[in-house]
Amino acid sequence: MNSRDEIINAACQVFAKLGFRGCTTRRIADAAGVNEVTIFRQFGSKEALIREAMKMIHSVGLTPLPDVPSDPEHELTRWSESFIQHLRLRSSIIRKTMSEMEERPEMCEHASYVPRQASADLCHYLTALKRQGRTAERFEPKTAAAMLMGAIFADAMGRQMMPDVYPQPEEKAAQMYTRFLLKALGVENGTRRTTNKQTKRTKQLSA
Amino acid sequence: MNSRDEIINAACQVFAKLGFRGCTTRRIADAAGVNEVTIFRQFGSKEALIREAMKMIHSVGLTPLPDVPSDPEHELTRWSESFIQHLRLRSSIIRKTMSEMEERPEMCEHASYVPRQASADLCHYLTALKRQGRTAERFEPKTAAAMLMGAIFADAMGRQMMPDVYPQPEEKAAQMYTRFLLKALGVENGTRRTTNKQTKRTKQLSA
DNA sequence: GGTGTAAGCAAGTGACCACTTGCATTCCTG
DNA sequence: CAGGAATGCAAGTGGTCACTTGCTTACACC
Repeated sequence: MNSRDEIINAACQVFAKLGFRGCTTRRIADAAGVNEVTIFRQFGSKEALIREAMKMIHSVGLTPLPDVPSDPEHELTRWSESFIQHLRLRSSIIRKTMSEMEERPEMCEHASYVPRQASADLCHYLTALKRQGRTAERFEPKTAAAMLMGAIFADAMGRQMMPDVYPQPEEKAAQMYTRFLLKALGVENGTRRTTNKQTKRTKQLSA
Repeated sequence: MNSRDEIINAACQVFAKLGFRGCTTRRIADAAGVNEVTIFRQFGSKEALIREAMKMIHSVGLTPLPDVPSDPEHELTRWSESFIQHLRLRSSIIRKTMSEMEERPEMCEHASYVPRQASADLCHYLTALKRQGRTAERFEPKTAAAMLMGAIFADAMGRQMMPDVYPQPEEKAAQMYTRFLLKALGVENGTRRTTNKQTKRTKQLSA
């Protein structure tokens, strides 16, 4: 690992703890085990370093959702779990980035890429589910997606601060939110059954 | 309005824009139209001033939820709307406060009071709804509350950054989230049904 | 063995930070 | 009108900030 990567790595850690204003070049240099001048020789300025560090840390792929839903509960639960884990691992950085939204909007550009993509994927999946006729209730995919993602986001951001507000245990939370969503859509448990009856049945249940 | 209040007011504004580290005593003094020394004479230190400002801005009452649910859709929608409005009006400050969680946990103490209370109120209401036998689905109140509050929180914090992810129009969002919740609980639209059983039970509850 | 490149070290620059001091001004009250 | 409290103003203090400069060291490659 060369000094450049060490510095970027350290910058991410210090930024996550202290935010832009708190992450001084001295602190980054100390964390990286590097002389402060090296930072300026490598990146030119603190701004440029942080920009690079943010680009790095937010460039991740999500667990994909199948194009054609087959087992919604299983597929959505897995997706929710990977999404909540992504957010939890980065919760400090995300909080810092969001708080600097007004001052440094270009940083948010990077940070918002993953949730934007996640929302689009989820909407697409829910729309497909609807088209398959496997949802008993009428619903707007965007609202449904905002509910699930909102619950996951709030959990990832806030559980540390107020653990008593969120469902226990932490590890089951994503699954519980997912089940709740499916209940609202009127989707049955289990894998896909391709009968007409099913639609009828779930409608009766909710009536 | 005396200078003390002017300073606290200005501190809130500057903090909302720049966070703790960015809200310098010089900037606060300028915003308040006051000499910088006055701040130190009145509050002793920047820390003390910000503490006081945060105490002030987070001390608010929520729209109450009735002890005995009568018209869930109406009551919950009104509550959600007041909650989302509360968060939206303070979104900048909340983002800054959350980002300073690790460094200044005592600040979060104040900030978490309202959402804690909101969660408790909502859980209480949903439990009452369940006891009235007006929910067709089985559900855990805490999970349901976390879903609704999470959606509202994420909307209030994130819509500015990624408006395309949240349902439109903005003013109807709280209502849409609420309806979605009620669908998941299997609660009927409209006002309370007055079969014998239910009337008795609720009367007992409220007594 | 000479050369170029990346890194360290020490020192310094001007700007800003929280906070202090001393003194002048204003205004209210007894 | 006298006295005290609240405020303004100018200046200063020690600290930290991002960033620069000049010089030295270490290692890699021809």
